[in-house]
Parts: sequence; C-alpha cells; structure tokens
Amino acid sequence: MPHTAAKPSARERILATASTLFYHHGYQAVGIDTIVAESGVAKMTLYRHFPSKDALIVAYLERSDRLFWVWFEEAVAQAATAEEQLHAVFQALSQQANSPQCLGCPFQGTAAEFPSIDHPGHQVALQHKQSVRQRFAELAAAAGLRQPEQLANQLLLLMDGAWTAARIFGPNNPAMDVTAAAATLIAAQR
Amino acid sequence: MPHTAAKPSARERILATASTLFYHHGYQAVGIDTIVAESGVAKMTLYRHFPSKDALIVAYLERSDRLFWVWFEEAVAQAATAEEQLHAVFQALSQQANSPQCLGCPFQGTAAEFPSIDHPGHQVALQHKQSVRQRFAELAAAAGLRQPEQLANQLLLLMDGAWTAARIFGPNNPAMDVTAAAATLIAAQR
Amino acid sequence: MPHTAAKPSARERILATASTLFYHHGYQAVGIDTIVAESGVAKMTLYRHFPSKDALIVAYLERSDRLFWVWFEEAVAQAATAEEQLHAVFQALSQQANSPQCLGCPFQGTAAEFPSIDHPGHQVALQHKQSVRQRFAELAAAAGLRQPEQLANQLLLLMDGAWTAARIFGPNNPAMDVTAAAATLIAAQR
Amino acid sequence: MPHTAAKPSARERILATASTLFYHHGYQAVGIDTIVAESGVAKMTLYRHFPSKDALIVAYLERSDRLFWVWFEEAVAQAATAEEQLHAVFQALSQQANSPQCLGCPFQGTAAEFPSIDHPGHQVALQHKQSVRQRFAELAAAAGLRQPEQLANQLLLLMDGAWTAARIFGPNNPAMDVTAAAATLIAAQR
DNA sequence: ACATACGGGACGCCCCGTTTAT
DNA sequence: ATAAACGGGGCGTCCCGTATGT
Repeated sequence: MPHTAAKPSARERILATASTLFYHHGYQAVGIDTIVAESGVAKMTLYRHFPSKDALIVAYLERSDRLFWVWFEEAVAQAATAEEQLHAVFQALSQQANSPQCLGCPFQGTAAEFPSIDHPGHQVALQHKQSVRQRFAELAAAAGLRQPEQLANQLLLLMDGAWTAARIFGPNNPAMDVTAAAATLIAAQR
Repeated sequence: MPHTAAKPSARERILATASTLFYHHGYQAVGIDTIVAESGVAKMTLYRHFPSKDALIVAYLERSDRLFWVWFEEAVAQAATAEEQLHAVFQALSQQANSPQCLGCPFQGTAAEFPSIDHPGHQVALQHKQSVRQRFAELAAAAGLRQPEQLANQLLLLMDGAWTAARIFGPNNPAMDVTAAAATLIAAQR
Repeated sequence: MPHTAAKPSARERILATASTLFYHHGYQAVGIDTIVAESGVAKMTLYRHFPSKDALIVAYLERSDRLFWVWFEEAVAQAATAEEQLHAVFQALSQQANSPQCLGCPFQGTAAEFPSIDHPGHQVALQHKQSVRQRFAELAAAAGLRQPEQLANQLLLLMDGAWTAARIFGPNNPAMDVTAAAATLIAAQR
Repeated sequence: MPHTAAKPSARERILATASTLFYHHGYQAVGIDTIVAESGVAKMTLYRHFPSKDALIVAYLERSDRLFWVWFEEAVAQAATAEEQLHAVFQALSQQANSPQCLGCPFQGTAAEFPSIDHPGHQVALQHKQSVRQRFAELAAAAGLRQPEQLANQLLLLMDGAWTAARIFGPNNPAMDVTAAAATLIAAQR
C-alpha cells in the first residue's frame, strides 16, 4: 500500500507546525491555541494525538533528534576515513551555523527554558548531547586518535559553541572558524 | 558606629532576588508576584525601581555582565603574561562550569527565551558576547599570537560550549577538558 | 421531559450575581474577582460576555430597568381607572420602600458613584428617570387631571424621596406616608 | 487676638479641598494623594489632622451639615410665620436644586457609596436626615397644622426628591415644581 | 472533525491608604 | 516637608485542558 502522501496526516501537520513555532519562538511563547490555529485542526484533535503540551514538546525534540542524525550522517557519508569524517562534520556545522535560517540547537533552547534536569524536555536534550559525544568518541577511536574520549568532549564543546554563536550572533558569526579549531584539536591527538 | 549598610536597599533586594530566580528558572517561568513575594517588597516599590519586567531583566543582565567581568579579570589578574592569562581564564572556566551551582551562561538563556534579535535582552546578550570575543582578541594580540581574531572566535566557541555543557549536563561535564582544548588552540597560533 | 433550562447560562449567573453585589455594595466596592468567585465562572467567561466592568454595569442597569417596569406595570394592572392606577403605584411604592430588603433605587446609587453626567451609567439613570416621569404624565393625562406635566414632576420627586428614605433609614422610614402625599397631590389637580 | 484670616490653617485648606473633591467626584474616586496635591500640604500633615480617610469624610459631612443648616435657617429667617417659613424653605430649595453648581445632597451620595448602615458616614447621613425631619415637624407644629409628623415625613420626601433630581437631571429638573407640591401638602393639613 | 465555550489559575501593570525614613 | 516604602487590591489578558454541540 503506497502512502500517497497527498494528504499529510493531522498528527504530522500538528507536529510540523509546532516544530516551526517552537524553534522560532520557544516553548512558553507558543500557545496551544496558536498551534491549533496554524495547523488548521481542532483542539481536540491535537489532544487526541498528544495528551499534553509537554508530550508535544517531547515529540518535537525526538523529531529534531532524528533530523539531526540525518544531517550528521549525511555529512559523515561524504568522507572516506574516520578522521576525514570528523572534519566533514565540522565543515557541515560551519556552513549550517552560518546559514540565515539557523537559530542554533533546539536542545540548548530546551535546557534554557526548562532548567530543571528532571524535566522531560531537559532529559531528551541531555541524552541527545550524550549521543553526540559518544558518536564523536566512536569516530575518534576509529581514526586511531590518542585520547578519543577527551577529544570527543572538546569537539562537543566546539559544536555547542557554534550553535550558540548561531543563535546569538545570527549569520556571519564566530562559528566560521569552528572547522579550523576542530582540525587543530584533532591534529593534536594524532 | 559606622552604619555599614546593614539594611540593603529595596532596589538591591529586588535585583538580587530576581537574579537568582531568573538564573534558576528563566524569565517567563518567574512572575512578578513571585519576585515581589520573595524579596519582601511591595509591588509598587518594584515598579518604581523597574518600570517593567523587561527593564528588570535588562538590569539583571547588566548585573550579570558586571559580575562576569569581575570573575574574568580576577582570573586574568592571577597570571603574568598575556598568554598565561588566557590559560588562566580557561582554568577558571573549567572550574566554574563544573561547580555544582553553575547553570551556564545567563546570556545563552536570554537568547533562547527571546529568540528575536531585536529584543532588548537579546541585544544585551549579543553585546556581551562581542565584548568577550574582543577581550580574547586583545589578549591574543598582546601575547603576540599569529591570528588573534580567529583565535578569539575559537576561544569564544569553547567558552560557550563549556557554559552549555554546564547547563545541560550539570557537574562533571565535558567542560572539564576545555582548558586543554584552549591550550591546544593557543599553542597552534604561537 | 422538557429541558426547562435546568442549567442557567453562565451569562445569567454572572448578571444575577453582579446585580446582587452591585445593589448591596455599590460598583467600586465590588471587584471583578468577587463577581467571578461568587458566580462560579471563569474570569474569561465573564469577559467573553461583558467586555468590561462598565459594560457589566450597564447590563445590570438595563436589567434593573426591566425589573422596575415589571414591578410598575404589575401595580398599574391592579387598578381600573388611570387615577386609581396612580394611587396603586404609590401604594406599591410605600410597601416596597419599607420592605427590609429594599435598598432604594439602583439608579440613584449609579448617579452618586458616577457624578459625571457623561458616564454611561449616569446616562442610563437619567433616561430611566425621564421614562418614569413620562409614564406619570401619561397616566395623569389619561386621568383627565389638570396639569399632568407638573403633577408628573411632583410624583417623581415623591418617588425618589421614598427611594432615598429607604436607602438611608432602612425599614420603617418616612416613605410610609408617600401614598397619602401622592393622593393629596393628585387630588389637587382634579 | 484677631485671627487675621490671611493664612487659612492647614486643616481648613485640607477640608475645603477635600469637600470640593468629594462633592464633585465621590469618595472612592478621590484619593488621598489628590487631596494632598490640591491642598498643597504634606501627606503627614493631613494624617496629623485627620487620622484616616474615613475621619476626613466624617469631617466633610459635619461641615456639610453645618452649611446646610446655615442655608436652611437663612431661608427660614426671611419669613414671619411658621407656615410661611416652610414655604420659604421650599422656595430656597427649588432655587438651589436648579442652580448649575448643585449636585444634590452630599448625604445621599454618602449613603449610596456606603450602603451599610453601620458605616460612620452613613450614620452621619442618617442623623442629618432625622434632624431635617424633626425641624420640619417643629415648624409644622408651630404653624398649628394638623398632622405635623406626617407632614414632616412628606416634606422630607419632597426635599430628597428634589436633591435627587438635581443630581441626576442637572439644571432645569423636576425640582422646579417642588414649591407648589410643598404648598399643596401643607395646605392639606391646614 | 470543527467550533465554541468553560473552569481554574497565573500574570502584568497599576492604584490606594497608610507608615516610615530622611 | 520630601520621598520612599509597604501590604493589599483591582482590571483585563492569557493559557492549558476539558466538555459541549453539530
């Protein structure tokens, strides 16, 4: 049964609308009513698919996580060796963080609006960052670098610094030098 | 008997209370009534000193900026040469970002809750980050390093990455390796 | 089973509650929050039905006007000739003004709390009194009395004096003699 | 020691200012700050002379009572016999109630804004009205009329009706016929 | 599934009567 | 006497989640 894709399901419409709004304005600034109005569904429909606003936020974050890894592995796939793959990720990051539509990392915003580490949104953000760190460590180990765990930490710092720069500075921000910084840190572990 | 300011002024009490609350819970999660109740002043008193919540937020950010520079220059003052001063800053950062009470950088949270670059809070955050970047460039130039502007960008990325790690991970986070990363980037420009 | 409006609508509950509170305590002494709490509705519900407190006051006054005329015409209906109808009104007035739950005329209180003749509440009060005066004139003319306009003025003075007595004195007030006074004034125009 | 009257005492200035404001705008609509500003005294001075706003209201009402009786007895003094004195009072009333600056009876407004009969202001109003009723009864008895108590009640109703008309209608109101009405009621008791 | 309403609660900004400090 | 402070209250708005009616 081919999904004819002509009519996106209500759930997807809601999630897409909420994603855009959350990413651009934050969570508390976007009300349920706005999401309902912009996605053109009834409020009860939203609450049948997402039992609460927090659940919708978590769904948005999981979607963001999936999209992040698509982007990440796409960059990785363009290089052959593990070390080159690390460089490729930071080249992609430099481009992404300086593109006009980039507003930084959704998980940073989540941790900012929900500082309590117990909040479900914060938990998703934490797990996401841990996964990124681990993926960096995997690539560093595969590249035969000396201290893969320490390097993974340092690369994570660079990446989050780049996302922050994108958020605060807008385009043409300090993240333009993140590729060189990553290269320096990687080279130091060779 | 010197009356050594035994009773802090109402303005300072309000600002101190608001600072703690804003830093721990964000802006939209903290209501004026809560600030009024916790600081033990009347609502009218608050509104005489700060004409709006936004003005109070800006005052909090300016205070945060002052405290940041006190912290920064204290670290700088403990080293002799400019290059050592850069190292000192990142040693202090590593400590600070891994201390239990650290919740990251207030300006990052500000930019997250007020994504529009026109918002007064976002503007204060932007100027703060630009000042940090410039101070890094000054120190790098004074140290006779080769590309002070690029290095300043890279160090700013590291610093913001460390603040982000503190916010998301809590204590014992990847920022523990920020000192080594900074040292590597600095050494690469020698 | 006829569903005979078993559940009074929110609008009516609000208006009934507000009417009682306004009549007993005045306008400025009764807050929106009190009305909301006593009528058991949400504040937004109140503001959906009445866009402002002034609008609610006007609705209360219009309701009072309707109830006044129901009371007035009920008294009129108990007599046959126009002159007897005038007497009947003042008999009802004497009773009403001396009943324990009577607190006088709502429109007098309105004009007292909103002295400016331009205020919407004052305007409603003025129109109400003009209507009463006109109705007296109609009845006087129908009774074939000599100076119906002057008599209408005088009867209006008596009626408002009775309402004032009820308000200030409570039960057993000078309004007990209003019926005789009206009879004397009517007889003088025969 | 002749009081040179050049410098009215602070107390009198406050009371005069408050009287004008209370009479024109009511009690709850006039704030202490306004009275302080308009009378040009310090707030502490006001509170040294009047321990509370209610006390100031009572002082205003007592002053109004004194002025009322000056006005009343001035009218009485212009007639010889008791019956003519009653007529004179209502002639003065008709004039007063139709003068442009007349806003009705302060005691009616008091009873309207403070419906509870226990309120100190309401009490002053009640005693005032009782005194007027009694003075009418005295004059009626002195004139040898038949039912002085009933007549006093009726004349009080007329007077309060006239004050109400002045308040609600402004100038050119039904109180223009109050003299004739009083004359009719008096004649009926001759 | 849409649209509308509802209940409960919080919030922002403002004003008031009164007291205290300077 | 100037000025600030204080506790309490008020109005109008918003939001979340639920319950209607069609």
